[in-house]
Amino acid sequence: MGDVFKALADPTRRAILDELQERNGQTLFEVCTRLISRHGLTSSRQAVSQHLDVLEAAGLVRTRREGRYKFHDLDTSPLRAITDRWQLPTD
Amino acid sequence: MGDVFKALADPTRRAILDELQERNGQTLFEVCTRLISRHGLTSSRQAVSQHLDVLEAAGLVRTRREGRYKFHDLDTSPLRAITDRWQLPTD
DNA sequence: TTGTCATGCAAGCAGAGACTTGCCTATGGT
DNA sequence: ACCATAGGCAAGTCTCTGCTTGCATGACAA
Repeated sequence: MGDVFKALADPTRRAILDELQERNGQTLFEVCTRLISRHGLTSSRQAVSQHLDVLEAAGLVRTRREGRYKFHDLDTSPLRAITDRWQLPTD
Repeated sequence: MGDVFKALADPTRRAILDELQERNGQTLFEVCTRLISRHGLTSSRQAVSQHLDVLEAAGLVRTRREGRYKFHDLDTSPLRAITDRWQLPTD
């Protein structure tokens, strides 16, 4: 549960979540190229790979393997714990 | 905006938010003693003071001064940005 | 005014984390 | 079989950050 907060603490990881929300099921290379072209970030493949590992450990990203490709899917359900913890006014 | 995520990344700061939610408007010393007695945390006064500074910079805590006392109030409104960013299903 | 209580400031230290570098595995095409 | 592609692993570097330490400020009581 603390993993979710740590995962969200890094701006590059938040950009990855943004990117996966725009287009779900991307591979590592797709995330890399779109981070550069659409978000102006210059992150190496290894850096993005490590970020994706952190996001997966936090439950924010699910992965599925097909041949030599690994697709990444967004899962926002862990974010629910944040709002539930400090009871946002549910207007 | 990124400050909110960084502020939430630390478990002691999250415990402080829990504590302020239980009892709003505490002083620095009150937060210290209740962190120890009710959350099992051993944090020095200076450490808690720095945590409160981070939380205030993130907009999660508002302060008001009266004489030599400084009271701390919880403000959960910045959390709204987190849920809005990745569109939680608003069931 | 003197002493105490509540808080603030700033330098230093140690651990965590983000990133790089280099090499390795495995899949698919030709 | 060969090579290029997609991804994984691990050690090393460097910065950030949480914490401590020591001293300073400001308010109230006697």
